[in-house]
Amino acid sequence: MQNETYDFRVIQERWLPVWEAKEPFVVKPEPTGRPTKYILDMFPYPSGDLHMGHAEAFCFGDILARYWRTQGYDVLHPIGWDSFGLPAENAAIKRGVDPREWTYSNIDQQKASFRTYAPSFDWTRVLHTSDPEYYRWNQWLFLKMYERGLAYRKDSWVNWDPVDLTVLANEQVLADGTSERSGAMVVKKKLTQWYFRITDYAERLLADLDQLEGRWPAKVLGMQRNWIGKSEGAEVFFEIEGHDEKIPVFTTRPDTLWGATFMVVAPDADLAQELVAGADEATREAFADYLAQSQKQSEIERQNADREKTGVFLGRYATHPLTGERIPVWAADYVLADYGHGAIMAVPAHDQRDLDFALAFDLPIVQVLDVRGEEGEELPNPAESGIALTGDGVLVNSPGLDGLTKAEAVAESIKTLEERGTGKQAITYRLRDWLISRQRYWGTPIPILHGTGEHEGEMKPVDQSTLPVELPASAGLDLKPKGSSPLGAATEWATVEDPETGATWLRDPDTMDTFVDSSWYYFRFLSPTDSTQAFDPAEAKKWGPVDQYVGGVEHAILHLLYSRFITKVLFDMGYIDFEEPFLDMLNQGMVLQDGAKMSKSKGNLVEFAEQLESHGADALRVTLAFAGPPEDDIDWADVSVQGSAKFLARAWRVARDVTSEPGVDFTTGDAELRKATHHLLAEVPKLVEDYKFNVVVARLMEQVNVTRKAIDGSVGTADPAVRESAEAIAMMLSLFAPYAAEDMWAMLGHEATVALAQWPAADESLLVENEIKVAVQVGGKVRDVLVLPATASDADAEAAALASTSVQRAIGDKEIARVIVRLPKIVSIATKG
RNA sequence: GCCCCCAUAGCCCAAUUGGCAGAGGCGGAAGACUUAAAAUCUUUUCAGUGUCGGUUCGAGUCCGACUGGGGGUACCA
Repeated sequence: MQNETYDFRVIQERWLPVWEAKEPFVVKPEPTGRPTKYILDMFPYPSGDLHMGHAEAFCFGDILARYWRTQGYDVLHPIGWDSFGLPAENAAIKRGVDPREWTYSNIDQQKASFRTYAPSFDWTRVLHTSDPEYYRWNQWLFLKMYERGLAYRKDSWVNWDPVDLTVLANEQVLADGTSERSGAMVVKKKLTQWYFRITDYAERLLADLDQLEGRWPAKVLGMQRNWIGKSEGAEVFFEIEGHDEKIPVFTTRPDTLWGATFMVVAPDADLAQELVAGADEATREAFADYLAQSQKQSEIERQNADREKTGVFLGRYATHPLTGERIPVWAADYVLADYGHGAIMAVPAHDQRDLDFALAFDLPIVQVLDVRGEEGEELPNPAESGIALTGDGVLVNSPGLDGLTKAEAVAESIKTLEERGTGKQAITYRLRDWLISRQRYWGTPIPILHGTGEHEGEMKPVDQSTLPVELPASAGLDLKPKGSSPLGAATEWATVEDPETGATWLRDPDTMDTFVDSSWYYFRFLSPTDSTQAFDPAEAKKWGPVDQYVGGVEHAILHLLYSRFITKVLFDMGYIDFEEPFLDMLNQGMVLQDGAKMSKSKGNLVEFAEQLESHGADALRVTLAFAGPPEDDIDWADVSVQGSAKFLARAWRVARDVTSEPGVDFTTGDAELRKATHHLLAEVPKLVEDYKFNVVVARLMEQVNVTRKAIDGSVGTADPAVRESAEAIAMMLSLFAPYAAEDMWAMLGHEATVALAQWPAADESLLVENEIKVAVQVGGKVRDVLVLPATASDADAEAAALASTSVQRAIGDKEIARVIVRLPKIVSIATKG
């Protein structure tokens, strides 16, 4: 075993079989009495081999998992695959193979890479979301949601890819309005789809973010809050001439109610159709044209805020609830059908969009707020300037509100509306319900049956006891997107006969969004082979929630929001006793090349497999950990894997050179080196818990350097302090470089595995300094550094400072105003004049 | 447009949370070893913290304004 030089290949081959035989990271079901930590990395999607992004995220997750083991915790650190989804299906279409084949062969490749990379996973808990044993519980979850009214079907406008002929999720539509896959301009199409009622949970999803403050990245919390988009204001009811029902609109500015001069309805809202129905033919035609035209509009055109306002008059008038005036009702696509009530009251004087519209169509503009400029000067009339007065001010032209400030008027206005029964206080969220159905093959079948014949139009859930509804084989199915799910064509699969009535029912042909799969997988890891339930609530009580989640910020909104939602639903159902799934979260940065994102087309790919092969797992992991703060992007041009390998070799040689025996009494060792070791033992836990992995590596380098110096200097290889340091280095290094650390541990005469070694407590007596170095400042500049006994009092320090000749020189003939003593750091002398 | 983050040496990054700006690495230079090179080892080099102002005995750190860079989001009423 005693090699003379460090060779990562030899070491990897030596230890991998040992670990695989011992399975040190398998969590046993028996209680141990130790505290628990659930450390989770976002599970990978199996598209090809692992890449550098995986290497980074799993490196950080593994540092934390290994760290908590050294601290005496039982650590659950599982791995699985998010293995349903479009890429498998696209590959299947392109190459004519089964999506299963593509998926599971990629998983095997990733498993093999992980094996060498050696994260400390519990490999007995592996799950794949595309296994029937997993998605069976997706279906269970769906049915539970359905029972509670949280899963429902509705007609609505969805994103439609006119090339691939499929519905797209919002996240599959790029910012420029094109499909991320086909590149085609996405259009809107009205379809019946399944939704999860996440909007019911909007307030809780927002409020509970406060609990995560300081534990999740502020950026993610901000993005979540933004996405939920709570707005407070009022609902105002408008009567429409010749229309029975009052029309509610939402506004955040009830203070400007007296300035409302027209109404606007979203052209694609049902309300617009209803209102125009009774109008004359010319109006109906104009509206139909307008609707068709705005439907054709691509997202990019529609989202361009600078574009000219367009719209058509609906031939109707509403009655202003306060003034009683007739105000015209228009349809315009700057109003969104699915926000608020799909209709607004327009206050052109105080809203830029309304003003633009009013100016375009020559509608009245009434100013109701006296808004002043920064200097208190009068601002130009919006009708002339074209600039709406959106700031704060004093109400005018508003009987009952005149003279009030904006905030006062908001409250007063709501009160008035409520008294008159023409409105009320209201809250609206930007968050929409979650569209979960997909017209695709490679996903979880939706466990619903649709009636035929006399049951036409009826739906019934699949009996829980018959789950899973397994996906039929893909052979014989045309997986190409056609606009309807390929499963509908699997006639034999889709047709179900009711054993009692003999009636024919058809399976819902859609599959679930893969975000459903990933919204609860962390629960399945708790009891992954349980065939009686989705997860064991007792295990959830023991391990949950996830203590540490690690993954990319690209999931800051959707995956995390959906997971938080499902967790709250499971809480409401009584399966778990917590409402937030992930207590702490770390988002790793990206791995870049020369400041740019790596991509095949740019040809600047740093391949994980290549790096692993040429430098080994340890050097790669140390490089990623050392490159900088984990949240920051890493530019591969700035790092040196060779440098990391050099450090590992240096550390390894320290252990090799130790000549004392295991178990030697450390207290007789060199005091200087021992101090360094114990300072390190005391400092590193804080650093790891603060995610300062780069600093920990730097400290380890420093410790290796001082130990090397001690060995080569007067201390020598046999000094117990050298062994103590080498053992500490091996133990701490095991978080970053498990192979090298294990080899060091073995050279130091210990049994495998160092991963289960416990963190030695730092000896407090070695941490106290008996001398302190106190800087003396005069007028903010350091003039002397005093060496004082640690027991020195403030008065001693002040006296010593004033006695210093260089301090006296600095003071000169100036008068001393104040002397501030902050031991053990500094004495600060403030002078006058 | 709105919201958030960042700015320290040629480069990547530290700085006990308001107390002497430097821990570590990369790169550069010199030297040792070598026939030579690589590898290895030793020594060494380098900024006053983006700009302006404020608070303070004292500011990289706190506050304000600005500049530059990055990210998120946007007819959301």
